[in-house]
Amino acid sequence: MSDIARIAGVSASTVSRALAGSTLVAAAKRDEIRRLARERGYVINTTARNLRLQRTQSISVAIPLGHEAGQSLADPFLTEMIGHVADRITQRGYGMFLQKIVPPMDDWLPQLIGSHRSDGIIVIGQSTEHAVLEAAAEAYRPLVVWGGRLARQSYCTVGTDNVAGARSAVEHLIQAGRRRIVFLGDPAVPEIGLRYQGYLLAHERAAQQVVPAQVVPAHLTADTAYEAMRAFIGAAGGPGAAGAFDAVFGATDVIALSAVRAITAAGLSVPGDVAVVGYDDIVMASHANPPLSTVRQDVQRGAHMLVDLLFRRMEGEDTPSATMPADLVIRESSA
Amino acid sequence: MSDIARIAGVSASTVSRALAGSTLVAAAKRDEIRRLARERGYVINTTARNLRLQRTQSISVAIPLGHEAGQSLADPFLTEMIGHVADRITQRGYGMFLQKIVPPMDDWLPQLIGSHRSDGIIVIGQSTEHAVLEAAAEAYRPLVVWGGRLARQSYCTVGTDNVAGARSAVEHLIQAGRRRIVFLGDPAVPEIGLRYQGYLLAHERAAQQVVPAQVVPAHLTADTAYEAMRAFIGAAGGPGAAGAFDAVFGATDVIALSAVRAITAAGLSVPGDVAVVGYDDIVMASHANPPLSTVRQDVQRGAHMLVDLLFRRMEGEDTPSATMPADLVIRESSA
DNA sequence: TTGAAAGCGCTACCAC
DNA sequence: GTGGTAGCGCTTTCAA
Repeated sequence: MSDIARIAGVSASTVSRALAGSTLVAAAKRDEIRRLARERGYVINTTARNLRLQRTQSISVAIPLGHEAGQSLADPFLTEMIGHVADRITQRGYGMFLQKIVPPMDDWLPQLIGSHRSDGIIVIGQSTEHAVLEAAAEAYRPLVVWGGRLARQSYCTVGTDNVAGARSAVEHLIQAGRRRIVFLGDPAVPEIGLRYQGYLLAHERAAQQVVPAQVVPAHLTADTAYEAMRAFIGAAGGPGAAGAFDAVFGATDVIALSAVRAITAAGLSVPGDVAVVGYDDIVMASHANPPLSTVRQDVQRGAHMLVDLLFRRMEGEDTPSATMPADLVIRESSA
Repeated sequence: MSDIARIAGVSASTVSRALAGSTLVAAAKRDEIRRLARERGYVINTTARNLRLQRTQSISVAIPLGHEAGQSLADPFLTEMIGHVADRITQRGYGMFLQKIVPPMDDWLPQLIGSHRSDGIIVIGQSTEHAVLEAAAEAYRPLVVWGGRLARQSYCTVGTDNVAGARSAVEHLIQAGRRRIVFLGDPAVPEIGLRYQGYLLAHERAAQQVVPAQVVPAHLTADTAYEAMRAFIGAAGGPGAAGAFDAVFGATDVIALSAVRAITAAGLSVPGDVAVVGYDDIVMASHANPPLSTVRQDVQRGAHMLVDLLFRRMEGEDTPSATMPADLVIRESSA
């Protein structure tokens, strides 16, 4: 900048003002300075500017993968979410700083906040980090989290109604005549835990008709879920066996689609022998074979809400959490 | 930091050294300062540090979407790529700054470089920006691009062998007895142009057997590709009509899957009436109905190469472009 | 082994 | 309208 100032024969202050489009500087001089800057390929140094202004024009997007060491950001649900969040942030004229968090790492959120890398933080998925979020939210306001809404939670979340969504999925299976419905997933993750509650509610309500609830723990990656399902089928025996089951509610679509693969690989048919329903409605769900019944989360709308709420918080507003409806989409895998 | 210094009764210099783990500071004092910093939740301000050190420990990932105003970062191929790139960058201890570029915007790359936001830049897809990349690459070394390898190109690319990949796909269709193979895509985008070359080569070689090459321009989004295919089917007429076709080579999987939808919506069958092959092998391709034949790009390997090459360039090395094989994967959509 | 001081590149205050 | 100057928070000489 001092170079430009020297060449233009003015002070750095004037260059700074001209480049910022200040009306304080004479119009002719302003245009001259701008022309010169463009010509010489001069660009304002963001780091210096950020330091001076104490803001960065960028948002951190953090993705904790604590529950699942092997899970990658390449997971279909996450990538859809990241894409839409990025779209919205860009649209607002901000940059996006993407951060994968791989616990055990107790300190990541205070670190991220304290580093002042960004003007606000979006966390996608609570993973195992509820306590960390809770601790940080008291002091740091511009924070919004995608995930389940837990009791007595002081941070702002955006998410679908996991309990109601899961419940409608399981009630649909029961109405379709299924009697032994397996829950495939890990209820320790908050969102999954809420979906498990919905699953249990549906079972309670239809206690006369169905066999008791049964959880098959499965992590969030395709491979581990496949393996969990495969092992369970081996233990349960085929149709007619004592442990036989006729439906699976997968805690996510990735899990459900893996279950479908494991079930068909075992020589059973979907939905003939086993009906399967997932959760998320990732793009792949409708393209799957058979098309997967699922509980739809409107990811794009969720992403927009995350960003919009964050901007309101950045302006000092204290926004409440938002819960979106979760709509059952019935396709062939449970028809 | 000056706070910590005051409390510890030392100078800021010493705190800085202690936090950096310098051996210059007495071990006992160092541990004391570190304890104090942790206790008070002190974190080094990244912006100030970056300004002082003239580096940012982060990589910009820019995604130009010039060819397609409506294309979103939520595109399946892009999100897979972003996810894997993010994984690798994180693994290297760097941050990732994600930037969606929506031309017309001639200045984005010089801007990004000049802003000094990051220590290196990965551009995913050349889009319409070949000239921009070419211009910047001469002066700015830490730049790597995912995309097609063009003649006399001075920037470093990573990508698959688009010509050979496309050619093998089309030859497969010809061997399967298809005679009127439509190319669905926009050859103006470099990678797609190379795939079109492969398509043409296959046609030349089998000139006796097939009808001349035919391009149906289609952009890269699912909706526009669907619409283009729908319109084309309307104009071409059904099987037996003069304009009838019996195969489609989609320039990407998203395009090919949209074509499948349009074809089946028109009452034709895949692969019975029309065989379809795509390019990319996105996760969805194998889950589609019918499973989509495609040319596989190893996205994870590509992402790792992008990042690894970039780091070598950041250290001053002048790396050559890398071309990976593109392997035909035959599934039911063309079987 | 420690501290004082300079300076990374910018913006905004204050004076003219 | 314009320029001088201070200072954002850090690291790293240089001197002690």
